[in-house]
Amino acid sequence: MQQQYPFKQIEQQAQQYWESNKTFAASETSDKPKYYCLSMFPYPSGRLHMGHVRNYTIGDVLSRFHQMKGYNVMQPMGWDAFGLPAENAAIANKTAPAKWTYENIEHMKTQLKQLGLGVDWDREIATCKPEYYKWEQWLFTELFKKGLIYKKTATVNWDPVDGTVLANEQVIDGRGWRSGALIEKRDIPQYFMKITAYAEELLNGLDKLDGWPEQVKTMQRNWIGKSYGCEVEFPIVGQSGNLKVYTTRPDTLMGATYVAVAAEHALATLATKDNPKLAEFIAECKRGSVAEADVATAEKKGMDTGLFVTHPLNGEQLPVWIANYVLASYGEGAVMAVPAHDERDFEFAKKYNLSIKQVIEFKSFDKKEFLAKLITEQSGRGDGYGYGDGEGGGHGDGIFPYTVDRWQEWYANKTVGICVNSGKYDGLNFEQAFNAIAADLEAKNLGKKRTQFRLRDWGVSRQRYWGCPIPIIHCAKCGEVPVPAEQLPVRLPEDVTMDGVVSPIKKDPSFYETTCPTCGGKATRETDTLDTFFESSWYFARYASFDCDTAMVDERANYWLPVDQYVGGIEHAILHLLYARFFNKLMRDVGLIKNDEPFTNLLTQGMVLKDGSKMSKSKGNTVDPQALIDTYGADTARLFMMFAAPPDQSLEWADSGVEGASRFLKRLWKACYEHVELGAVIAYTQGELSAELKQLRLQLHQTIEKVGDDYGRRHNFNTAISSVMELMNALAKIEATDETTRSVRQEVLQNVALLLSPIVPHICQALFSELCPANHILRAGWPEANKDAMVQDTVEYVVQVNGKLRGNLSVSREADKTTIEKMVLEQTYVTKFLLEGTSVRKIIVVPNKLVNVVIA
RNA sequence: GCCGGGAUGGCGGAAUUGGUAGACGCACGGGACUCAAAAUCCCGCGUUGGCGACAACGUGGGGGUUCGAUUCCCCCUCCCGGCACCA
Repeated sequence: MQQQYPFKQIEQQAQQYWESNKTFAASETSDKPKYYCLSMFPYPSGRLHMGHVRNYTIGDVLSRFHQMKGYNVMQPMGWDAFGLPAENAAIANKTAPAKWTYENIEHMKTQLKQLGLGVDWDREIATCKPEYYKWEQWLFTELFKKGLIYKKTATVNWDPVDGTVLANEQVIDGRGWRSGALIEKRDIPQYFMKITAYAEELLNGLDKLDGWPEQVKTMQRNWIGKSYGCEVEFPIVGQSGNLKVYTTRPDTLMGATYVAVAAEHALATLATKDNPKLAEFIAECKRGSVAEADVATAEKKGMDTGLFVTHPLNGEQLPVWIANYVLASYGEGAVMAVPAHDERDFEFAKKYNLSIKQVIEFKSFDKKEFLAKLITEQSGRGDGYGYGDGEGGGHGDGIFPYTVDRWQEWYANKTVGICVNSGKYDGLNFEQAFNAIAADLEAKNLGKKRTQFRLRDWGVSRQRYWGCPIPIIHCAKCGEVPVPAEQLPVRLPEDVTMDGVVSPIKKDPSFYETTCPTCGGKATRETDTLDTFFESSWYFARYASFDCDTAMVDERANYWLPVDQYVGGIEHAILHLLYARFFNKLMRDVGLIKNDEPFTNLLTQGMVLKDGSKMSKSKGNTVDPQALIDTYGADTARLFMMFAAPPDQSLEWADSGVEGASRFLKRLWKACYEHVELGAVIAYTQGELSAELKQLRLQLHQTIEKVGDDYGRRHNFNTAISSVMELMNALAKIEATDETTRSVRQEVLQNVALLLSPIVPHICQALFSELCPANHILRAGWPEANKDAMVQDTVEYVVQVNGKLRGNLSVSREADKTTIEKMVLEQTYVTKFLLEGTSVRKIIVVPNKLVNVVIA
């Protein structure tokens, strides 16, 4: 055994061993339970960044841990290879996006292999390859035929100087990033996927995802945004037809003082007819980016159309305004404005001097009524109709947040909104007013209750080159014809020159000129490509059937799916994870797979930050992990990454600290070296031990238990590592080299090698082969804690006086509460607080932990 | 703006179900070894007062519940992620 820790050599050796033995090749024929561990595949941006190192190490730790626990593990890897950055790089470097992408994949693959991941590389996929995208083109045509994909116009960012569509990312402060021109909104025809048809199932499915973080499920619930409300129609004065709005607060209808429509609304278009000023205002609204964040933070602006509508219940005439804060894409693109009870309406009304009418008053609870309500309604989730929160008339939360025994606390802080100035509805609470007003609207045929989703259909058309071609042929005679399966894939030409403005396939007749599959006449291909989320929405299934050339997936998908553990960045909490869930259901419904949900357990890794913001290529603040691997080795890089923070927290990158990880591995190596040099010894099994060695064994087996729990349940790798460090620190204090001590040391060291091997697999494999030459770490399995070694005779109690720590007390394991209380009252650090005029009020004993003496 | 999350020593973090705040590591200070340096090893390390025993204060800010709050509740500040064409 070498005296120094030769990380380069042992890492190379281990990686070669795994490759030539196909250690991580996944098989469907095992009789062990399967464990499919998937990390979000990387975009091949050029070089590995710290976020990748973190992501793939987490996945690898979980994979290797489960392999040791006796699972049949599959951990695949691939490339999310289509996307905008390739086009930008191609323009900048005067190359083709395909060439750039393939070169990046090669380089990053080398880097990933250097990390020592237990990946089955035979299953590698790249989404830009025709063998991959052929199948999503096939699925597209199937869904198109089923009506789940359809065409409609949608708004995009239009750069009038370059004459091109821009991504939101390419719009900076309302201007095109290249041209600097003011961006306009433009409506163009695009393909949409009917994700709203699955809204209810996508929402309900969340309740069954016990292995997902609550945080992510909440975000998805809010994104899907099921709301209970009313549609309300306002007859337009002097014209036929009604203005329809959607509201979740029909109880405030009597407080509506104006209505507001989005600039894109039909009524807005109508009003501009003889009003050039209004037309100009609408044109102004149509400038700027389409991103919702920009719309929502823009200064509120509006203009009176001069039109009026009639209030459906009180007959008042309300002015119709065009307002830039009304979203065209939600509800009806029009709102009834209740300035007294909506902050946005309030701000707008103040600015334009519109009237404000209060119709809700907050009153304290009637306790009796509340308790009666509690009894009838205490079970079940909120239905959206509930109590106001007492602060400005938010939507009722309706969810009783506590168990019944804590009701007083909740009750003390709550008020309930009651209708006032509302005629016949005065005195009604939210739910009563909601029902009464909805009933009256329905009787007048001017509205009804309606549930509404915030979720919109998914626009998948992109006017860009480097993506999967949309498999549609436009025929003057036959209309939109999906490309027949036998003509797939529609190949994207890879040898192209980018001009930075127009997609190469949009000006390439050899691509778009074709014949209609139906009538045989002249026709043109669709030249838009698919959103890259399309590829990443089903890749998890393709890994199972990576080499299948007869179908999108085969039976192997039903063996591996669902993914047991998915690991990836929190930034994907909504879009990618929702689309992947949607695709899983689509694939289920065309009969390809059986499972309802794609990912059983989800670990959302926090961002790797540098200087306070996300490390990303676009921000140019990445730290290259290659230098880290070259200087210290992959094990040090992995150890440091796992040690620096728990995986779900964001990690602020700091160069210092790597040194500490490296030092620890060197110490570990040295400890094993010094032990092995003294000759072979069998790990301790039985015999009398000194108190010191007994204590060490106790700590060893507690550590085995803790590390297993940290890996398997808590996913807190940082505390797993620190507990092993503590164990190694304890071991270092014992210097004796007698046979018994050496046998315990052997037991500690070989277990440490096993415990750390998911995190630092190379060094552990090397150390284990020195410590146990007859065995191999890959056959050893996960160690089990020895219960006998963990029996303790005494328990250390913490003693507090009035909640403040005053001393420690060692108590026999059998001592009962009375004995402990008596002992505590004999301690000087307790008695000294028993002054004249004070007495012991009570003593709280928390078993095996703490005693608190309350003196007053 | 809306949705979700976060804030603990000089720094990264620990405290798992309301029960010892600061584990483990980094940085720093002191010492040993060395001709010297590096490496390594040992000791110290929240703040204030005290020679010390010890005491008071202390988990972004303000209030509350509790014998006891980093943890639960209410309000506020700042930071991070997402907001549908970045992936």
